[in-house]
Amino acid sequence: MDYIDLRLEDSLGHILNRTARAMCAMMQNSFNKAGYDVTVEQCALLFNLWRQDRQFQQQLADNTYKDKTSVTRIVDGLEKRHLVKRVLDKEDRRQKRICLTRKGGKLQQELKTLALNVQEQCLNGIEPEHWEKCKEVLKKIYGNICKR
Amino acid sequence: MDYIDLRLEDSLGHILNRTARAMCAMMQNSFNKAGYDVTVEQCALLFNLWRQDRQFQQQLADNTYKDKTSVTRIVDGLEKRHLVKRVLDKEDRRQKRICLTRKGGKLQQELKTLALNVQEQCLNGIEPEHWEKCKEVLKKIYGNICKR
DNA sequence: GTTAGATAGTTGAGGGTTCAACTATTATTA
DNA sequence: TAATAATAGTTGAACCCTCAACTATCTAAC
Repeated sequence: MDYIDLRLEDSLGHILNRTARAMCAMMQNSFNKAGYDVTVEQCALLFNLWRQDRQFQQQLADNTYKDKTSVTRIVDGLEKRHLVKRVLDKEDRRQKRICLTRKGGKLQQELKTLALNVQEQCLNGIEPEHWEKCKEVLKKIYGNICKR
Repeated sequence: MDYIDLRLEDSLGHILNRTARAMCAMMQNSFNKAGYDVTVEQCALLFNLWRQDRQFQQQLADNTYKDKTSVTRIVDGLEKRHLVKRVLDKEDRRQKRICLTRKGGKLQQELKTLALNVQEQCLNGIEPEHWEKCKEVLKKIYGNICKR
């Protein structure tokens, strides 16, 4: 049997990784240049909290498609920067609510603007319907992976 | 100004990340289940070495779109597993060649088969031309990010 | 030739990810 | 009610990523 010559350049895994990493770096760069001391993943959690404050960690994990361990550590980072506070739930003392601080709330407008801006730069010159199609394919791939 | 309601689910960054991570996990799982003690990133380097053995680290970094620091550490892992050996270049003693060991060479067929298999499962039910279009969009995005 | 600048690779720090093991706490059920 | 099982969150280990600082070596230019 001939070895399959999977060209790295064209392989699904490599393209996904490379693009995801590049975009993440660009976003981080945009935050840094604007003087915000927030990582991209911390920002992803913030986005969820801006939509709905005081979520439980597990809820946040589900909403961001992250492992609860990752959420623990990202919340550690957010707390260190005083953007968020953990509050023990009275009803069920296993759970902790993640609550935005004043400082965490104030970032909303700026970071959303920066994030949208980066996304637009990334999609520059791409027909909206092409991006829609691409998105469909990516969601289908995700579905293929997770439903088995 | 209204806050833009960037839906996380539909945002470029989130979709890319989520899909990339899911595929990576599936690949890792496939390796583990088949009994191979190799990480996905180590495998990416091996793919390059199978194509051309004895590359310099910097060359490997360029070919895999990785930082040289990452390559240093991935090679550490490969060396620990005796899949690869660092060899100092006689001509230019700053450079090190990464050389496949017998053991590293032997993985080629199996890992390529497993990797291709995972890719096929991911793309299951997707028209080849749709995946081609998607790939084009992703490459365009990458171009948008890196050429500025 | 000697000094100044580039280049290859390493190291440490700060994040992020996953897994497995652990603590608390709550729910179930025998 | 007492024992068992499930759930929320944390921790440690092993990996990957990036940045900045460092060593060693090579190149160029004065």
